[in-house]
Amino acid sequence: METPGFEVEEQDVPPSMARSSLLRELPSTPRGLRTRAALVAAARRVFGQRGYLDTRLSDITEAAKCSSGTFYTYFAGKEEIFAAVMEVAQEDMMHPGMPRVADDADPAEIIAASNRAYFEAYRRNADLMGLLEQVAGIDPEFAKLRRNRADAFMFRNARSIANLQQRGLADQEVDPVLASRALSGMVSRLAFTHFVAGYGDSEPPALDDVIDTATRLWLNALHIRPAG
Amino acid sequence: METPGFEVEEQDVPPSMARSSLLRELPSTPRGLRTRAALVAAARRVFGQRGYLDTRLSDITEAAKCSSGTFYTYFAGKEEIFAAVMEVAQEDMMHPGMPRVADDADPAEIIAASNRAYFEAYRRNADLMGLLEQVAGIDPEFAKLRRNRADAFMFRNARSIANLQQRGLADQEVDPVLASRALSGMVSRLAFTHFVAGYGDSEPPALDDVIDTATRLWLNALHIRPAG
Amino acid sequence: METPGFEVEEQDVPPSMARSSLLRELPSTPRGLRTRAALVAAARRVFGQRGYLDTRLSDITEAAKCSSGTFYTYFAGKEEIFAAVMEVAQEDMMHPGMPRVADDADPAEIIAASNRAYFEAYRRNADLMGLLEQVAGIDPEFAKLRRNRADAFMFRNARSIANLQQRGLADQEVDPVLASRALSGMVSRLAFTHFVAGYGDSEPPALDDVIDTATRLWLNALHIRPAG
Amino acid sequence: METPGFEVEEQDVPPSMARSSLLRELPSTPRGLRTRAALVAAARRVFGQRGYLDTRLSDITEAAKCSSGTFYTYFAGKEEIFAAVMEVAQEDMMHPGMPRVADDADPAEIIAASNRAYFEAYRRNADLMGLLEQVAGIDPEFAKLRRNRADAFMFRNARSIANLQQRGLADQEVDPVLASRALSGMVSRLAFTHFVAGYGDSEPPALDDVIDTATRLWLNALHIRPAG
DNA sequence: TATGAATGAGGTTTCATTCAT
DNA sequence: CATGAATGAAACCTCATTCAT
Repeated sequence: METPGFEVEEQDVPPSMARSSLLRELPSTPRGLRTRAALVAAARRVFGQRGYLDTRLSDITEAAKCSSGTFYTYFAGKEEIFAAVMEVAQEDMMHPGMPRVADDADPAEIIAASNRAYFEAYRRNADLMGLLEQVAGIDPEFAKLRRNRADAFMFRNARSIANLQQRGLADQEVDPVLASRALSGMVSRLAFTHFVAGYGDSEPPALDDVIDTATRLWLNALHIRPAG
Repeated sequence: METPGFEVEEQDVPPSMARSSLLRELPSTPRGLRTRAALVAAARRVFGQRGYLDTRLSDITEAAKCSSGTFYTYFAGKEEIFAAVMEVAQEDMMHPGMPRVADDADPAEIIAASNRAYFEAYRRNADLMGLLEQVAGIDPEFAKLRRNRADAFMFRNARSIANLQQRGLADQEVDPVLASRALSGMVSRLAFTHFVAGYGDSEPPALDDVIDTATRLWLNALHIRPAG
Repeated sequence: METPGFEVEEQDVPPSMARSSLLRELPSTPRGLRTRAALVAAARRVFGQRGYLDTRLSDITEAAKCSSGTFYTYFAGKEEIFAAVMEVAQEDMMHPGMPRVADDADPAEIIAASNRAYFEAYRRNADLMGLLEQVAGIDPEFAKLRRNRADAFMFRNARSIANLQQRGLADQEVDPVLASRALSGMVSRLAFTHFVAGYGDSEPPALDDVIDTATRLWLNALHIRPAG
Repeated sequence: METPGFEVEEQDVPPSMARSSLLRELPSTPRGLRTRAALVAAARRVFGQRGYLDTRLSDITEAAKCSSGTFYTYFAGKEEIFAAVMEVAQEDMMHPGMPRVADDADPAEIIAASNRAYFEAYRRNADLMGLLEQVAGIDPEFAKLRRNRADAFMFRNARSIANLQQRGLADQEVDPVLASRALSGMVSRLAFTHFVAGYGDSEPPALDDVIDTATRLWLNALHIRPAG
């Protein structure tokens, strides 16, 4: 007997989502390549220290030890170098290099591993995630980038949920995309709070507890039963 | 037999969380009161249209039909009037006027009503919530405001969860605060996506579906069983 | 045998030199009198604390506990209230209440007493003298006031010198006005340094030493021989 | 037989006293040097015409035919360019290029020459001395500059006086520093009156008479006898 | 007389961007 | 490809002064 369940359409996600109008060809000469790299590295540092708004282009060129004119050889402005900075986090956040779990492994294990991988990737790129959060509130271009990124995570999970539903391993009453939106957002928000926003005056919980709780709630929410 | 469960400490939340250093005494004369109110109303309008950063004080004073000098009679700057603008949303978001549900009502009903009330309040103040999200990324003062607001919602839910745990009506394995952080964040993120960020090119789901999914997942996640 | 010597013309000095265009009639009612007095007192305090330029009229009205509007009932602006403040020092500086020395007393004694009286008066009004120095550099009106004040002192001394010359008790080779300009300026500058400008990192001399040195040099300079 | 007399400690006077925190490195490129020089020249002109307070930076940049932004490439503000303007007068006032008088010349001649040189230097820089007087009343930084300048003159004279005392050529009863303070202040005040403040409605004396009187009184005051 | 809210002109300062070298 | 001096628009904020109450 067939389990109808929901279907999740594949989303066309460009290979690199940051590669928007804001990203141009790399320079051709080695010298140019070096200078550009120095600028991007400097920018990442400075953005991290001063935040997006408070960073002046002169801060970046100073940190990169080059002149202000040189900056414009490679970037049209702050937006563009910020996009370049974000790009380095892109690959990592999109393909967090999950420890290969057997495809037929216990679904609960897969979800646990996936969540853990997400948190690890978030941790590695916490500074940039914080910046993205900041800039997304300011510049629609980067709001789109954030959404694309979130959707990539969300749709992957949605497909996974739909798959479990079809195999009768998850609550079939919920729309997999909606459910994934909710649960992926839950995880993403937890990571943001943990690594970026902080807990204010409250006692910060242990990261493992956060991850375990997230995973447990995720499994419960979808009626996914750990194997055994 | 006693059900130990977790305990959630009461949090001291100031009566109005926006009343920070950024809020001063109201003017004493009726005329002053009127002028100040006109400025706040104008500011809300302008902030909504142009966003926080792109709003110049002159935009506000023009909209309020007063001189630039008058502005400074009531506010020290953009931050301060923004705090005043946010304050009007404060009360509503904190006490969303839930339809009184009997205390001994079905827990599932309570949670459903609470989530619905949250979404409704969010909708009513969507413009300000969007602004707050923007400004919290820029100004730590407002990051704190956002956190306080989120925590108020989160701790209320944590108490509710702990209560259910103690009554044996909810999964006793999860820390109620952590669980509440996760689930409250989930709901808050859904509302933000729905009312502020939007769904990009994806088809926006119906609000009711979002709320129902959120509630269903919430209940599942905590093993709360609808009565009957 | 007649001693020709120099003659010093009497100068027309208005009774109160501060009573320029900047001074108006006093208010007629007791209440007005009180308010005005409070403003002047407050102004003296505030000018002393913040200096002329950094004093805002609102500082004065606040200190006087009256409204900004009231200020303009009594004064046309900062200049005018400053003139009113200076006036209180005027009388004292012009007629320093010298300990009556017999007219036929030892000229050296007279000069010593006069110098001492000058320093004493300067000390009593040091704050205002400092302010006058400041404002005279800014506002020609008060430069004139300062010059009038200095001239009054200078001409009195010039007459005294001329008198001694005529009596053969002082060097007849110098023009009494020029000599008085030089010596009066010397004394005035010493007082300014001692009471207002200070000595920087140098060790401040004892006031008595300053006065004694001034007097000794004055006497020597004019070949005035102490009696006996 | 030894004549003890007073001793005057050498003062450590920095080579250029205006080179305070307000003076930065000169620009390195010729173009920068030219622009900076144009600004300083323009500033001297404008300060002289309008006074310190009434000079707007835009007055200076207009006079220098450069943009407002350029100004800030070289100076942090009005204070800083004023310090640069004052510096040009510094050298001249400190080392007024006295006509070399033989060291063993008649002390009276030396003093006469020294005073004359002082007046000449004052005349050459009268505009800046007037400005300094004005600004010293406003800005403690420049009050210090004025004091340093005065002290340099004063201490040089004090050493000279002490030297004469030791050689038995001057009144040994007075403290040389105090005496120098008095007499140097006398001369400085006379120069200020003559070249900057003016004599009001009084008839201005001839400069030579002022200088001669000053010198005569100086010599008398210290019992220095002209040779011959 | 007293009040204090409203006014608005105007100088300062920043910093992204250009372009001659 | 690199430099860095020059540009100038744009927004903030102060505070003396007025005037309706």
